[in-house]
Amino acid sequence: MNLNVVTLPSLQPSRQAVTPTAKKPAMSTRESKKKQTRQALMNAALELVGRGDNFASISLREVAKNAGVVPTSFYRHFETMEDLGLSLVDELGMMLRRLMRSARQAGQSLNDQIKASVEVYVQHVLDNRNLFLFMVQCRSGGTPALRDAIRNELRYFVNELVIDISRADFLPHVSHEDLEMIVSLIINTVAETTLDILDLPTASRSQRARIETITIKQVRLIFLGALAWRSRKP
Amino acid sequence: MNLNVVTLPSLQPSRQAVTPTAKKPAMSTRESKKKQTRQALMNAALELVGRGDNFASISLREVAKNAGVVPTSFYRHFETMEDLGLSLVDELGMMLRRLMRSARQAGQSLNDQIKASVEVYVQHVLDNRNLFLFMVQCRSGGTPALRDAIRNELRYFVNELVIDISRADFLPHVSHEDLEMIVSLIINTVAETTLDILDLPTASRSQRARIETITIKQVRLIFLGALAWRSRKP
DNA sequence: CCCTCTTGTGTACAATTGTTCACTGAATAT
DNA sequence: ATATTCAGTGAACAATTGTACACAAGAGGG
Repeated sequence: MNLNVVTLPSLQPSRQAVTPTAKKPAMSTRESKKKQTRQALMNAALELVGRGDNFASISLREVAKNAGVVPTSFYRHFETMEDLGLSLVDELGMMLRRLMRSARQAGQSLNDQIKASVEVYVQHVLDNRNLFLFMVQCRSGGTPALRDAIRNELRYFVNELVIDISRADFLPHVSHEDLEMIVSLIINTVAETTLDILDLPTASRSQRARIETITIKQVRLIFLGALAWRSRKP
Repeated sequence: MNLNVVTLPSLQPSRQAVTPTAKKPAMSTRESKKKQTRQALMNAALELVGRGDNFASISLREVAKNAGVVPTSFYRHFETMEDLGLSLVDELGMMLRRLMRSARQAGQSLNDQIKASVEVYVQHVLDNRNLFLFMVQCRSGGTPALRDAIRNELRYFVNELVIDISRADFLPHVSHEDLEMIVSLIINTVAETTLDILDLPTASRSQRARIETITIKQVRLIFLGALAWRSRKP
């Protein structure tokens, strides 16, 4: 009754131990199988979130069923649902790092870079719908541990961007402290659009463009303010 | 077994119909009693939210028990938990209007007004902890109807502020459309702090001041950007 | 080859869930 | 004074929940 797509155990369930010593190096290896069902559980949870359920109200049993696994098996991988959530935050973190890498490659001028980065962000949100849904849900509605974990991931994002802007020397006149304040503002602004993007009627081009346009304007306006910041009152 | 504070039914439970025709104008009046338990249910839900539970995972029975009422009685007031949530959004809306009124009375210069408004907001969040917790939870983790209702309340906020700024002629050079973009940015920035305020270790003066300072800086920076906006490219 | 270790299964149980139904008693209307 | 309305009660229900336990079977090490 394995419903997960990645299932490998015995494609031919009848033959039990054909090729006994044949191939064991590449596949199976107990721990890789474990990783698979573990991932299946995480994916199942994400899918339920994508289906409209709040992560906080998802039951262990539902997750197990959706992963094609018996409820008690859940405990072999996670102590509790919150534990699974923390693993999802790890996955989220990796995704955010990929996003950061994509965003860095874009544009030369500041304006181009802003435009490209916002578009990359929106695209990433659409490509990882469930994970971002999980993020916005748990950021404000998760257990303290979950909220904290997500806050840390976003903090990493801020730190990286601070470094980038410092290196690029875009705002040489602002103190490090104020730069952090400004970057937080930018990140919050972009993050805030996440909800709007997720509520979009599945890929309405014009609506998506509208959100992008507004967000790009907002970030540009922030940079405008940053350029004027303290230039007259150092 | 009435646990709610506002209970009035028969303070002396023994006498049943003393003063039969005595006083009936001022108190009791069936429908006012109904409003009371209705409010008790809403307060119970808020208290559970304040206790750390996510609104999405709060059970009808728990709410009823916490309101000192039998579960079936819940249905006399709300069809479902989402229905109760929508009523909570109404309460939230009224509170936000009060907040708006408080914020309007503050300061003359733009800088003073920003400072005062942010401080008023933070104070309101601390004074209505549970209601704001409910708001941030449901804004991103509620059912579609709930999310929409809350989005509307925030939209009202944006519209009002747009009118205020238009009247005050602070930014005469920006189009109405761009003004909306800017005001959304401001509101989002302030709303974003809500989470940080709520996570504060219950009234840590210094931490609170830190958040206020940063937020004030951010809003001022936005206004700086707004003043420069399009002044060179109309 | 056998022994052990570990992932997944199946059964079981007490607790809690949303919802139904018939009821009670007091506030209201007549 | 009598009849009606209706907020709140209490028992009952089927379903779902988290968790415990003994067991099965295959992989991995000796």
